[in-house]
Amino acid sequence: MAEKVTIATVARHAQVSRQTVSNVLNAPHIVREETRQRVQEAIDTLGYRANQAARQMRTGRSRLIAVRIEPTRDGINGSVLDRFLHGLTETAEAAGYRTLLYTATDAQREIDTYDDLLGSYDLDGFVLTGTDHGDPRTAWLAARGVPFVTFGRPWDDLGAYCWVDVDGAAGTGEATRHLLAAGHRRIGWLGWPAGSGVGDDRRSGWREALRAAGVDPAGLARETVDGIAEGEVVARDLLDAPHPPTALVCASDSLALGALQAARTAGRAASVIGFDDTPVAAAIGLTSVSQPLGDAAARCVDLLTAVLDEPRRALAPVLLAPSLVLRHTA
Amino acid sequence: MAEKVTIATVARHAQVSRQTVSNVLNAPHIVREETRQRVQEAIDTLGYRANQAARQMRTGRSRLIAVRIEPTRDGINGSVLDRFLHGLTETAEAAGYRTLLYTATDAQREIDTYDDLLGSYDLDGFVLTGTDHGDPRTAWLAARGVPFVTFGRPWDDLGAYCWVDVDGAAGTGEATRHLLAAGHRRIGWLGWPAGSGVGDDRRSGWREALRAAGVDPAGLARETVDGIAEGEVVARDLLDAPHPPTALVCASDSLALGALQAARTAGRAASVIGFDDTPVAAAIGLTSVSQPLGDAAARCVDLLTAVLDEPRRALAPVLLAPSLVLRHTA
DNA sequence: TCCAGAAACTTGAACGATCCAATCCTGCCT
DNA sequence: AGGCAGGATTGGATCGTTCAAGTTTCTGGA
Repeated sequence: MAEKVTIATVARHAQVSRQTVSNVLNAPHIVREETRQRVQEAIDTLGYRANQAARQMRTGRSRLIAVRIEPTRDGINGSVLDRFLHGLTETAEAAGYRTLLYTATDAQREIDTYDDLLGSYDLDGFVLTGTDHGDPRTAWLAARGVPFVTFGRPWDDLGAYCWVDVDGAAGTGEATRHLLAAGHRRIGWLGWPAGSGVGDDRRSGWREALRAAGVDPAGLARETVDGIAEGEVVARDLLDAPHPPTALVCASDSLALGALQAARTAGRAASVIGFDDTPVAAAIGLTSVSQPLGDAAARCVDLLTAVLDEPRRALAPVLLAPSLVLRHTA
Repeated sequence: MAEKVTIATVARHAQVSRQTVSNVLNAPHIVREETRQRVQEAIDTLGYRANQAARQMRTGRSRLIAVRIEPTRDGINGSVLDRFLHGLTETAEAAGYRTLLYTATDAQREIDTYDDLLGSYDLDGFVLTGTDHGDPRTAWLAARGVPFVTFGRPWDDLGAYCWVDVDGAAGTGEATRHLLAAGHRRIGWLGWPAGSGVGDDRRSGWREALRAAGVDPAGLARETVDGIAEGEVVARDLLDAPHPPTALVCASDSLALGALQAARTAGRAASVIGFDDTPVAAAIGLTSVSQPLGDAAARCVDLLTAVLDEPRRALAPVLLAPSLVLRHTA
């Protein structure tokens, strides 16, 4: 069995001191090139890897970032997090960080988990997903000076902290304009109850696009909690109205599926556009607004590492544009 | 700002030595009850949390387990991993372990990652998903004596290591018997090319169920790589055969979706059953075989922690039964 | 009362890296 | 030749915990 390779082993092998090896790793510019190469060779030969625990104990930094993994609710939106997580892990690895998972059922438990992770694992930073109005988590983290980035805007004060988000309004706007260009005038909205940042944002894109085209959006919107069955109910209500819409823009693919179902059972042709470009949308040919999740994850890591390297600097938030994936429902 | 609370702070506060505090945490039975309570009080009062880095440096154990996160291929099967991951994180947390993510594009890179994770983070163990014949990863880990559990059988030698799996053959068998009970006789199989452990297992369940019912499975099976389009092509081929099947059991929901598509365009009614009970299946009403992923994850954690606590003991593998979720395609 | 033996608790050392301060070169100038 | 500045290198201390070994306290039987 190979005995443990420590910084001392490398130092002995390269005929230098431990400190020089450490400098090669952490401050290569202060070591003579010739020495640096000799040490690097020894590192490669011996397969040395810095022990993170020891490093962490001295420096207080763990090179670990944490993300919450949510239970798959109806399962459709789960894939969004899945793709985001993959991108995050990949980019973080490239930047020399590892990704730690945790779960939490509510904001308070999540805060308790922060406390635990910071206290016992010395986590470097957090990536939060799905922020909302008056989110207690960001307040807690900010008060303690813990580095974090959110995927989702701070809906109350855009300058409150560092964030990355996808421009939902731009996405629903593009979807609406696509339908207008196809000749539709009465374009309905299927969304979530007012009050959620994400939902209100997506809805505004639809409304403004209609207004810009001179169409009055009054009476064309319906709201419900997310879900296929829920979507079907309100879509049916909308399609049964006196002047029913000929097309629907939806806040999620789940709602869009419900809308398709409603149109089918009502025997009415209606164009439908969903949001998130989930696998379900791809499978059944649903036109949907696609979020650049890989990009978003990469930008989150970029921002977080920037904050970690230079805590003081204020960083500009990132707003990414989604794209419309055309399939055969619109 | 509160200064750091270490084991020494607690010791001073409770008027005992550091070691006694350590004992209260790691071996409470050797400490007098009265002392234990006094120390525990001090811990609670001060909000002390053991520093994992320091602990790890001394013990060589990190209380960290690693799982690979895969890119969502066609996106449909991604949700399977997603649900598994959630269950794993949750159960691991309860057992005092945290979950670390990593990515890898092929087996060799994955092994390099093991090396890195073990060397720099002192990982306690790994949970592998999706094993196959002659998997180099398990051989590498076993050779080094690294604790690991796989979600998926060792297809070459069932006693090779510790595993948890879902009985695919039982699932497809149940699906086939359900179709037989509904009056179908010619029940086809849509699966993956022979050679993959999972695929061959699922196929055998269909074949044996047919044989048991006195039906000759010859000519009723088609194989292709996973995907909706691929499934549609081979399903069409099967449905255009001289004596076409009236029902199809599929190795995945993707293939099942393809089969539904083929049946629709061919204008032929055919019952279809998929595998994995993905959100897509739920959305479109596809009857599918459901894997108990939460259970599987929990059993993985159970086995892994058992191995970690008592390295020598050989543990019995776990084979879980899937269930058939009936919807309207069969 | 005394002592053996167990139980309870304390002390010093070690894990592997980094930080700090002191020392050693090396080339250059007077 | 001597001295000096500057960077390269060195040894020792340190982070917070657990292990190993040592010391004190308690218990019970002769």
